[in-house]
Amino acid sequence: MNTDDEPRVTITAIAREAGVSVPTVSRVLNGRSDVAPGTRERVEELLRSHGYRRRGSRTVRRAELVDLVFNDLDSPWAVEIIRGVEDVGHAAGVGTVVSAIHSESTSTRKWLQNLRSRASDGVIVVTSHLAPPVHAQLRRLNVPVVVVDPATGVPGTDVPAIGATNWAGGLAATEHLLELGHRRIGFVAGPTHLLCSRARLDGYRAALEAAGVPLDDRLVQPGDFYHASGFTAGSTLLDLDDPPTAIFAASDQMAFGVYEAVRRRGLRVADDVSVVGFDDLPEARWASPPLTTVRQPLVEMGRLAARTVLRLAQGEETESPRVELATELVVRDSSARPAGR
Amino acid sequence: MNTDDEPRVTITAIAREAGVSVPTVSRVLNGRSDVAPGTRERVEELLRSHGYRRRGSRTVRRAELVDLVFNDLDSPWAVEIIRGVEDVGHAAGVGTVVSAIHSESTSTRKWLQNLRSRASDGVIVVTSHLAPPVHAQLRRLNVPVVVVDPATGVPGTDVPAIGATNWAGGLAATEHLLELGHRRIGFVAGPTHLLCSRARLDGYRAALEAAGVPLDDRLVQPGDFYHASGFTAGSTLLDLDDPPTAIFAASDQMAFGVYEAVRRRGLRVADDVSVVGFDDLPEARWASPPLTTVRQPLVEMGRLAARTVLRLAQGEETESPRVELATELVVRDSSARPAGR
DNA sequence: TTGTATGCGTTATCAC
DNA sequence: GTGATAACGCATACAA
Repeated sequence: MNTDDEPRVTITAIAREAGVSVPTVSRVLNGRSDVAPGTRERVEELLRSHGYRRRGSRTVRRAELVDLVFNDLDSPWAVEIIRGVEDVGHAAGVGTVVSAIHSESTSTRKWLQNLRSRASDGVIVVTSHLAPPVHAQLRRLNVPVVVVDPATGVPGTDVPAIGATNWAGGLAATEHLLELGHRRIGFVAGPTHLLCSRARLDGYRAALEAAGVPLDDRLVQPGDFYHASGFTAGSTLLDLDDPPTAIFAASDQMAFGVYEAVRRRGLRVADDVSVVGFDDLPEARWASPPLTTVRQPLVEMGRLAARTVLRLAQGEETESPRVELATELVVRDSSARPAGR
Repeated sequence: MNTDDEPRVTITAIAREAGVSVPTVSRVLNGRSDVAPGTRERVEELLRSHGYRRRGSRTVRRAELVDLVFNDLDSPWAVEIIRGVEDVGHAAGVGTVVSAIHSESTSTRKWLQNLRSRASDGVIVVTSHLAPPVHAQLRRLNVPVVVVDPATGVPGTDVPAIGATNWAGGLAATEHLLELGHRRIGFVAGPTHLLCSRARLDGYRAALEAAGVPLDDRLVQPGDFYHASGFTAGSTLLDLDDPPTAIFAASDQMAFGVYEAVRRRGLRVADDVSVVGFDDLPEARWASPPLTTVRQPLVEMGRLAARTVLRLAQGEETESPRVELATELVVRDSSARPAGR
């Protein structure tokens, strides 16, 4: 008489167990209004514990909203990603909700609450490291998550991640400077806890080693991707007894900070010190001089992330594709042969 | 027996006339699910034609989403506004939906459709000139609209608008250059169809007139706010027989284009040609040299716009405040006394 | 009371 | 038929 191990978990069964009607369970599944918070929770819990899966390719409610979450909206970086996501979302008739959680738990809680009340169809997290409980929450709500530019190795489980070939980019930039004839090449690093920072640094090191150039720890200065740190690090490098003839900054913004450090010393970018950045933000092309940099396909990364969440929202089970889109060295006017050669 | 002119329009009456139950009308009013599209339209039409007003200060559904609409997301400009709106929205537990409609009617239609299906609580339009029928639609849907940086004089009716004191900013920048001793001052204009462009140009002219400096049409060059046009206009100005000793660009991005034009001629910004911009984007502080510019409180404009829509969404009838927030001249290193004085 | 909002079941319907 | 969704009304809760 025990029928606990029936193979099919149907909403009829859930409804009976929860003591509600079938349509009510259906409403919970589709995140619609007209369900009491308590009932909704009870049903969600049962759905989860019974491991309910949708039958066939039934009409999954058309996606209406995807969330795009940044830590901060303080960089031109962010707009590029937004453009990519908005572009795909717009075409699919889906709204893009942009948020900044500032790495605060209260802020995150507020966002999560809002996300829930408006029934978001998917979340794209940029660089941020959402706390595991937040991931768990989203899982419970059946909201798919995609990470752009993963901050850490494994966000927890099988979350799809979209990044760029940071190591290859660091390598290419450094090789470019080596080919120009530079031997003392400074490096301005990004935050060390970020995966992309470490990959860029390793690419820099790998290029130097391959060229047989000895590593000098003083040539590697810390930074945080923002302008000010580039200025500070650049100043430190230029004030060394044996200053570098070229500086590779792990972000365009830091490269512009280096520009300012160079200028303040009465030196000229390219003529006296070569500078290479990373990102290829729009202003790189319009800086004076135009910045040689490693192009990161930010818009394309946003597009791919959007396509991926929307696909997941449709119920298509993507097998967590950890994609890395190619970076590309863009040579402009800020890099030249070292002076006096 | 004729009771047509009963003073109170109640949803019971609407329900009877539409041939549906009272709860159904209530659902339409609150933008909830479980109403057939046809029914919803019929009821909306009746509500509108009978001029239905909510009784008392009944629980207006808490706002969940506001829309922020740009023409294009291709400028650092946009992030600043987004930051302001997101900040206020986030604090109020409201999501910010960012869209770019690219001035296309099909794109706008798609956005409007999505906006409707997810029941947006308010719209903030940036610079864009939404077509009158779109405004009419939003009115029908009872969605409040606020305009930031109004593109044109009157968006149609009594829509609240939040701008900046563009004329005063243009005046201040020009006066600053005059005080430094410049007499030939070039101007790189923005798109002439935009209100803010014309105000900045008029401010420039007013300052010159007040100082008794004759206007020279050749010193005013057209632009479109983007880098490239600044470069072109700057080049034209510097190639004049009697080139200006200072150039005031109506946007920071164009000012950077001017930087490049100056550099390409082997000249130096500030030492040879003073340059002043408009906006005070984050990169203005970090340009080489740091740019003297007119600060526009973009984040604050976004914040105010968000507060205003949310207030309107709550039913508080703001009497269309056409606010202009103050601009402020920020003197940095790109402006100096003319050479040889 | 009267007006309005919410939660949930009933009935019809649709896809397989 | 069976699983699931869509549209609407009933009963109720609650505010003025």
